[in-house]
Amino acid sequence: MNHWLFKSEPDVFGIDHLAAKPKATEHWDGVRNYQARNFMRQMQVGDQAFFYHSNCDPPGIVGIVEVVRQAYPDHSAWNPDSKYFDPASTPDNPRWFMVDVRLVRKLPRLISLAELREHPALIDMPLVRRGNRLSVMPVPEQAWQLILAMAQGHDERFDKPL
DNA sequence: GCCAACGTTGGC
DNA sequence: GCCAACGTTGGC
Repeated sequence: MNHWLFKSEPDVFGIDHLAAKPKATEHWDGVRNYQARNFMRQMQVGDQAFFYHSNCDPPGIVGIVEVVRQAYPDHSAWNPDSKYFDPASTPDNPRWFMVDVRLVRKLPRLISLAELREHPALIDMPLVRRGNRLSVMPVPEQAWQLILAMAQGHDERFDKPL
């Protein structure tokens, strides 16, 4: 099982939008970046991911989702009326893919990007790397565990014996 | 609103 | 295949 992170703008599709969907489940369409697409194709049903709010104040991790359907063609690419329309993607030869995600829970509090940056243990996390613009990315296992602990109010930096 | 970082496009 | 121009992302 790998862990991931999905970015979304809360004004466009935030965690409360997902929560309001039937079964708190929605397809993650609109990814138009090859690297992000490739990550989605690696996802397995049952993989968990952070839900991240971008382009807002403050940006940060707000919840946990679970992949409930493996990657399948993103049909929004075939819809001329969609802003995600891409004539280069066809049903016979789909270029873009999506997964279905279900909201598992919101975190007890938002873990801001600034807070993530403060942790030395997280400096190699793709999310906090300079210039990163991927909307879908992996989360290293140690980072996953640490962030969950942070969300519960425990800061592992202060839990270690002297 | 600014702008750095990055991906994509297209001329050559 | 190179690379300049352009568009987008997203933090600040």
